[in-house]
Amino acid sequence: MSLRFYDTARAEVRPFEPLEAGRVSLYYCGATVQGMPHVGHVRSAIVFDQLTRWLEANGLRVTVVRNVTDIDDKILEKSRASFGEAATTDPTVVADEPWWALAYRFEQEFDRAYSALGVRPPTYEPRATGHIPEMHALIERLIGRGHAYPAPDGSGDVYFDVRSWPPYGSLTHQELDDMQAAPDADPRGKRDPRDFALWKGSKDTDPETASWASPWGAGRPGWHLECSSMVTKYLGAQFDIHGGGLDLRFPHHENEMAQSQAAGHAFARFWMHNGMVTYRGEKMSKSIGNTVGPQEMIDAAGARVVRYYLGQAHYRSVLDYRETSLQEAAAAVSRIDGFIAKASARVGAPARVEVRAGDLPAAFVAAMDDDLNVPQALAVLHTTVRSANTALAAGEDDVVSAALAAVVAMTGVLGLDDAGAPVAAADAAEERALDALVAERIAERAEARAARDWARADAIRDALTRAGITIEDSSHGADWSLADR
RNA sequence: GGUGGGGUGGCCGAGAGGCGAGGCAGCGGCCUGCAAAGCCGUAUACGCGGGUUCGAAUCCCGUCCCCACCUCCA
Repeated sequence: MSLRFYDTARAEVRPFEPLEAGRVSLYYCGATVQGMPHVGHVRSAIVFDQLTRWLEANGLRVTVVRNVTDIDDKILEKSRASFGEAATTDPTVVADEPWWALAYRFEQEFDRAYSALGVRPPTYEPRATGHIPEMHALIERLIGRGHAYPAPDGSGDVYFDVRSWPPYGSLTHQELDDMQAAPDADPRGKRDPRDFALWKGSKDTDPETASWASPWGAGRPGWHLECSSMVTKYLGAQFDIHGGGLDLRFPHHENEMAQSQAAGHAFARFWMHNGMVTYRGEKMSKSIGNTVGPQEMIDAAGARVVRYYLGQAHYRSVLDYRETSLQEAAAAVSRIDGFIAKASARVGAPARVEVRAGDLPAAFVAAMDDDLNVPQALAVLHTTVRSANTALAAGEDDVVSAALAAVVAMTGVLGLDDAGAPVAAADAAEERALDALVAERIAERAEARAARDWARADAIRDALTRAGITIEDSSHGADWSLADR
């Protein structure tokens, strides 16, 4: 095994060796469930799903932990706004919704999007609110070591003391003094404006359900602390990979690393960050309002195409969405699927087995090993399809069988297998009924063609086309398939 | 101002000193009754200006532009 990954902390691609032979611990940041998911969120999950699949293909047992941040300022704000306000036309707003109901509702929306696009569930998905005692323990530890302090202004806040931790900034290679002076929104009682909240004292406006007792007074957790606490709880003081979106590098991951290491934990050995999804060159984000939702894309192109599209670029590069993006992805997918369908019809569908790197084309393996070079791996996939199509035409069934197995295995690594079937999945009974009806028409058309009655043959084909059925003639007769959506 | 990453043919997108990845679109051909699908062929591509080298998209110097982060963000 010669896996190599880019490590943000070291700013280089370097060999990956798991801490414990045969096992990998991976933590990546999930969503703050304060609104509907957009495709940027989903891309991140797809990237780490591909990483997980590739590690597994290498025979490693991967423990994946992805957090749900179910308490934060915006969740509370949105909940508060849902009470007593005039009815809104925003369909994603529910009237009089407590913060915990709102968070859970959006959590389910994220899950729906993930599973529709073939992101396998993590090993565990902890919620921030379920780990308050662990957070308290971590805060106490940090205070004890002189890296955190309760605000002297009686607010109940507890801050991390960045000046007390010299390596602060090392993840993103920044010097504290070179950073742009951040005009902090609420600098109450901070020693340094960059000190960040570990614990936020309750305010009058906070609902009682969002308040937990603590040694420093009632309050709720700061944003970064949950991840430190949950990583350590489930994966240990040191673990293999910490992932997330590029925009989380700072301040989120920097702060997470600082507070964990200041507490004496070695923490992540690799930091991996996925690139942003942009829309016409601009970062997709709620605040700009240029977001596209996963469901919107799925409705337009189908889950399989969306999975291909979001997963086709190198994970660290920017993925720019344009009007034609999905059409291009659809064309590529139908090329792959067209081969899978024809080859399966010829040599039989391959059994769905666990994918192992050893069974894949060497060039594909080399590409994936090299910092998950998916575009290069896709080139291998397409090349395999092309030569297999030639073999298909030449009737070289053994070549076709081997290529089909390889293609299906490669699509499995990329996660296409769990995002919609390559052939329109119909209920078996419906499929049989339809096949019987279409076969009859195909037979009639064959008769017409034999009699060189092209008008009648074409009329039959046109009628089927209108019904959404595509006819393809080949040396062994006509095949039919349901046309793409 | 600091940090990280970019500028590749009509579009998307790899590569990182020497056979022009791959996909989409286009063009020509093969196959086909016609289609569809498929196959084959097809490109003065590497932001700009210098330099190193037998040879540079890849290395060096200079220069222009873009994006992300430094505030909540996958």
